[in-house]
Amino acid sequence: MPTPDSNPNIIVTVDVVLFTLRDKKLHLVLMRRPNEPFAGQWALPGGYVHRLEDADSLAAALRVLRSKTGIAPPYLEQLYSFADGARDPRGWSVSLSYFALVDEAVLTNAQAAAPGFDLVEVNAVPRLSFDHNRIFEVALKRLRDKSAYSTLPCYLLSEQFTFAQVHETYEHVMGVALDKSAFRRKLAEMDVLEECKGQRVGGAHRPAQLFRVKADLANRLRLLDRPLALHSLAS
Amino acid sequence: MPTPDSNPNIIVTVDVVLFTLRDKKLHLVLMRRPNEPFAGQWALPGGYVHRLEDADSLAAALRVLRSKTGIAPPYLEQLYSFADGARDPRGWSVSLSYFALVDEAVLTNAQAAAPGFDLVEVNAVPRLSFDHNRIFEVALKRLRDKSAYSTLPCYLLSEQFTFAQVHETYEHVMGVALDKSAFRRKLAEMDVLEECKGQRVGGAHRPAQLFRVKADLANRLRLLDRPLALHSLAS
DNA sequence: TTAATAGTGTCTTTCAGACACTATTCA
DNA sequence: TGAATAGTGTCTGAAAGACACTATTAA
Repeated sequence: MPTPDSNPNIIVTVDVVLFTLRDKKLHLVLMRRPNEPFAGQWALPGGYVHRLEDADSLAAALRVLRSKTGIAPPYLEQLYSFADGARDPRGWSVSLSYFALVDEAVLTNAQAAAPGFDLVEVNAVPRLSFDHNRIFEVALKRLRDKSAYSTLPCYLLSEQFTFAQVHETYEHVMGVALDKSAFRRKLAEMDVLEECKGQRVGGAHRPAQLFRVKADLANRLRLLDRPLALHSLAS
Repeated sequence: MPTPDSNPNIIVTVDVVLFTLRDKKLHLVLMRRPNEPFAGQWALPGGYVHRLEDADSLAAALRVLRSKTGIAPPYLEQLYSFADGARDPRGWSVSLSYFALVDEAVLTNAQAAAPGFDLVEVNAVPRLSFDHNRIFEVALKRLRDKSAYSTLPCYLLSEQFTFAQVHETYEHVMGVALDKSAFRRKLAEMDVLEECKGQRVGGAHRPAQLFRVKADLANRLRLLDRPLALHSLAS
């Protein structure tokens, strides 16, 4: 039941943790805040929900990402909502947080077209505005956990890729070494990839088969019954 | 960056899907809405976030549950946030949704002390206000999925219980038959239960050992590396 | 001694993990 | 033919699934 205290003036924002893989390291997009509070400090791309423009929070996240980075990520999932009276100095606030994945090439192009954001390695994240460090930590954990039982890391790959690249991507995202043979079996059984008949070299060795995500997959996310190996040590 | 459209007047509520197990069936708490919109219709227990009273959204969920049902559930987890311009006729709104579990005895006592809510079997949920049917569906899926790889269903048990009760609870929550022997092995390996030296009868048969959740577990939620069996058919 | 439920033992199948082996290219 | 990476075959051990078997009680 409404009370005088009820509700007006709660701040509602969306914030997005956008990951990519660059130089075999997981990175995320950060930018300097243009306005107070925390003007000039690092933050996740984010902004107010616009009641008139945004049909829902997913649309708000897409709009914010488009306006701040020019990117429309192939994967965007609601992460968690951080909502309390202390995270924003302006008052009680809600951050509807999302996490997203993109191919590095897309990100590099976007950055050339519209600078204004940076890529930071996940092990070198600076102090961020608000509670964005916490949001980032939750996103990283979710990405790693979910990668163990899904095809999530495929969203970090470009159109065509070799088996070795998929393998590497999983290893770098999860931070563990995965047996090549066992991983191949799993990947085959997931049945998300198809061969491209083109080959590829890489130097003085047997050329690798190129793959792509199956065209008939509306969505390349597949969940596994059992997680991938977690026993091996970090590579 | 703030715009004229920015933010004021977005409605922020918490809604809780509170589950329990009664008569071997999963139930949830519903109540009739006292006010417009949807006055008199079924809805999840929920209410506005109160900026001055609620430190954060978890506190808001606890307050709402306490005030509407008198219950302080042993398990309460953020489920998802439903946020769009269409779910509430009053305007753009956010539902910070939670799901919770309680022992049926607690619920029955609470209901005796403060009527005003009902228990409804999950297969007989009526049409609910707002998008509460969808919230309920997401909560049910989360409960079932998570039960397969955690000790979540233990929160539905009373202080002491037999192995058969734990087994039954898992089966009813997940909606599948679980092999007794395999389940016992898993449960032992999870290492969350300890024997109570009291026995218990049930009629003309060998009495069952009573168990309780280990006292030294701050929290009875344990996650498994691998999910429980999902092959058997519904019981 | 039988009915009923509690609880154990064990065989089979599946699959991850390890790792050796073959294949194909360029220099 | 050797170096390098691609890709396959197969053995082993751990754990799930199935299910039969023993245990203990009251009537």
